[in-house]
Amino acid sequence: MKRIYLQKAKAQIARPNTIRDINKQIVLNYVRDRSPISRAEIARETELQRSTVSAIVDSLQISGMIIEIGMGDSTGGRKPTLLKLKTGTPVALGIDLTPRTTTIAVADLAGTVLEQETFSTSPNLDFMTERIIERVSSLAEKYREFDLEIGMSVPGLVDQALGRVLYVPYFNWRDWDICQRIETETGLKITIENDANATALAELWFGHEMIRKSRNFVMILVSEGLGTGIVFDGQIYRGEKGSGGEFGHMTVGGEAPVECSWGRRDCWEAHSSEKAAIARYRNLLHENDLKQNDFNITSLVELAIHGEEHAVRALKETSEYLGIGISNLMVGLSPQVVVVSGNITQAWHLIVDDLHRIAQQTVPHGLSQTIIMPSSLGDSPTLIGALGLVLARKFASAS
Amino acid sequence: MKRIYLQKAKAQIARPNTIRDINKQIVLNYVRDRSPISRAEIARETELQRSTVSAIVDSLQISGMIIEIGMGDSTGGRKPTLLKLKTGTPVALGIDLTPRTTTIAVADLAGTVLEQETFSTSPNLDFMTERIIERVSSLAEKYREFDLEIGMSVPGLVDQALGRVLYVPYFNWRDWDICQRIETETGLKITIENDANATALAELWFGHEMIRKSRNFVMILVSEGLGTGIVFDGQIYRGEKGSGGEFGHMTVGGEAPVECSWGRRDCWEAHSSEKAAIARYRNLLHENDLKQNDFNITSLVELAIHGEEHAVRALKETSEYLGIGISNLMVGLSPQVVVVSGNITQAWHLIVDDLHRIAQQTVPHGLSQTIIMPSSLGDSPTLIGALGLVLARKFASAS
DNA sequence: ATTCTTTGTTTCTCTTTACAACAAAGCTAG
DNA sequence: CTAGCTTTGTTGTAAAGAGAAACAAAGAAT
Repeated sequence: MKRIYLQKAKAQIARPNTIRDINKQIVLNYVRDRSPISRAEIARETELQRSTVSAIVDSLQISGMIIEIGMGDSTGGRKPTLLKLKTGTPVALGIDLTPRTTTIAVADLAGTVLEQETFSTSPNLDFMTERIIERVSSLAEKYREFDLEIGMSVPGLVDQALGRVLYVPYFNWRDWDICQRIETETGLKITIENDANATALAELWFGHEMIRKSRNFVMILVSEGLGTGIVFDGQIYRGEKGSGGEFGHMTVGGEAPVECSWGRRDCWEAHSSEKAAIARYRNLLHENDLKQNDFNITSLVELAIHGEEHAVRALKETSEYLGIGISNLMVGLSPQVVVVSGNITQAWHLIVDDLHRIAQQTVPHGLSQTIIMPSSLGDSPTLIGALGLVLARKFASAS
Repeated sequence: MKRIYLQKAKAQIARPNTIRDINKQIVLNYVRDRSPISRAEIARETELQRSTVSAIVDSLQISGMIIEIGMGDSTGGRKPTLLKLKTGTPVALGIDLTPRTTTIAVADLAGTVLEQETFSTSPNLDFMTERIIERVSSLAEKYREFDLEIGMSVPGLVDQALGRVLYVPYFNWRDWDICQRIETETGLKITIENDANATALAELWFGHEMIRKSRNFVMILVSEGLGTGIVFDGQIYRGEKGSGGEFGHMTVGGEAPVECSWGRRDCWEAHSSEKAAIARYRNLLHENDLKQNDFNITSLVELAIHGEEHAVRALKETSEYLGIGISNLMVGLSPQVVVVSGNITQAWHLIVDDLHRIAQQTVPHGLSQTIIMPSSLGDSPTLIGALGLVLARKFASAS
């Protein structure tokens, strides 16, 4: 029951080939999700005719998206020909910019990284721009024959439609036209996205089965700040001007140990970010810590895992506030899953009970059975998110 | 870039007639939104062929959804034949249950009410069930020749898919199978929805132009409790089990003057509902009020409009908390519009400044330019919502 | 060895849009 | 007032693509 917007009707009307586009996309996604799979099985499950599936499979093979990988076992008749995604061919170039490091990687259709390089992120915007362009151009040249597309994840506010970075709080960068620069330099198509949204997208397409199968979930990315990515009906929610999903700055009351990136002390981010956890740890040590600068969240989590009392307490206190925000999102959106991402999830066993306890307190008598789980994407979810921007578009539009 | 869910692929695949269904729906919505309009103009705007538009218009005329209303002015050639929705024919029956009154109405395709009856709502569930069924059956019988569909709005938790009322806090009704009862009794198709969601739907289809044209907005229904309805991408967001959009119960801290319907004092509803406003007014009077029971929100708003000091203060204080919740939703979802509905909006001029001030404080430097506006649906938005449930489905699927 | 199953392909029909030609109706201008 | 141009709406044909059925290929079962 979705409203039709007349302004964009031209893009929405169905032409004779629309029908093929839709079915092509469905077949491609079957191959992606259920491979190895035969034409006949796709036909059975989709209720398309075998002849139709065959025609679509032919065209997907020609465009190099899927391949045959031999015969399957007979179930009383002719053996099925099994299909899978064509892997090993570079199709996506991902740029993952985080406050500490920047990673550039090339991946195939399955999201497998074929080549990757990392360098530390510099606060100098011009230097970073040059460096990124230089490395991307080099890789683009190397893989010239495969027409790559680029995806980029940035920890800040992004206008996805215009392809502009509006604001990166950590470095105080504003109005960065990196997309246009890369596009004119390499001629490759580029998609940019906020880090929390990119991570959410990565979970949607490449994450745990429970997440991939949920139409509605919330991603909570705990890092320097606290970002939220909302997936609604299998789609990233962006709101106006791409600033949708900044629940990190909702008011939860109280007095946080640090200011948030917008300078407030009563919002969720101020209470629950890595910065807040570290500040709590410092306060517990009564300021007799020396190594002020090189103490980071990884060290804190490390200490907590090894049982250091103060570190455990700092993390647990932080997770209580994390729980309050999560419970707000649970009552407000009642998603199927809440996914928590970031370094703090390495100490998941220390914080999971607190999260559930707070959620139970505020959400009534098991009405909603939202699952809270840590990210399943390993240690570089934002990189997978950057690559996912390209891959998701390929699977969602089937060229 | 929307994910495809294979579980439901059967429903999603494009058949030869899918193409016609899609275009039919677009043409119908043009007639609804831009009437009077000619076939040629629809063809120009949609980029469909004139012949295609003609064929679709013919079928829509045959199914009785649109009619020709004569000739328009020539612009240098043959005069266009103008089309509009066929009005005056009953197509939707709406049931609007509120804590005080229950209204049953019959409306045409344009949402114009053709007949309406109201009776006071009783806390006796069996009595209400009988009464509603009796009245609906009577109307269904009267309009037997037009096959009506039914929409129902209920102030509580609803499982839309199963067609069950899970919980109505005001009367403490649980597991009410009203839909099934009506369906077996009348044989008519029925759609049920939570009141805030129904109101949001009504605004989306029949509200102010600014709301109709916004893909993302939030409806805040201030009544006994405080409900939120969220429209994402032109679609009502329901979350799991229909309990999506209960942001009324998010934690905002502090100590509210009353308990919310879930028994908490630190959530948004406890601070900002009509109940909270009335409690504030009572507190300001230092308990020297006599008419304990028949004092309701209408009286309070009335007093405030006429300048009664305490009433104004109670409303303004309530609206400050309303503002905090609104600002949370603004930073979290950055919707195009926030629509406030309920009796309190009759004193809009008294509260609008406070709402904007709070929103300005928490949302940074004009990044998001969300508009806050009162409902534009007159004094029975939930009734229009109930009717809208039927009409929206007709326009969204074009039978 | 014969029959039944399953897979994948081929052929024909049906739906629906696109395109082009045409008729209808009206304006304009010499 | 008639010829030419515009705009609207209709009609007829071609092309795209799914559905259905028949068929060939390949294997299992009896």
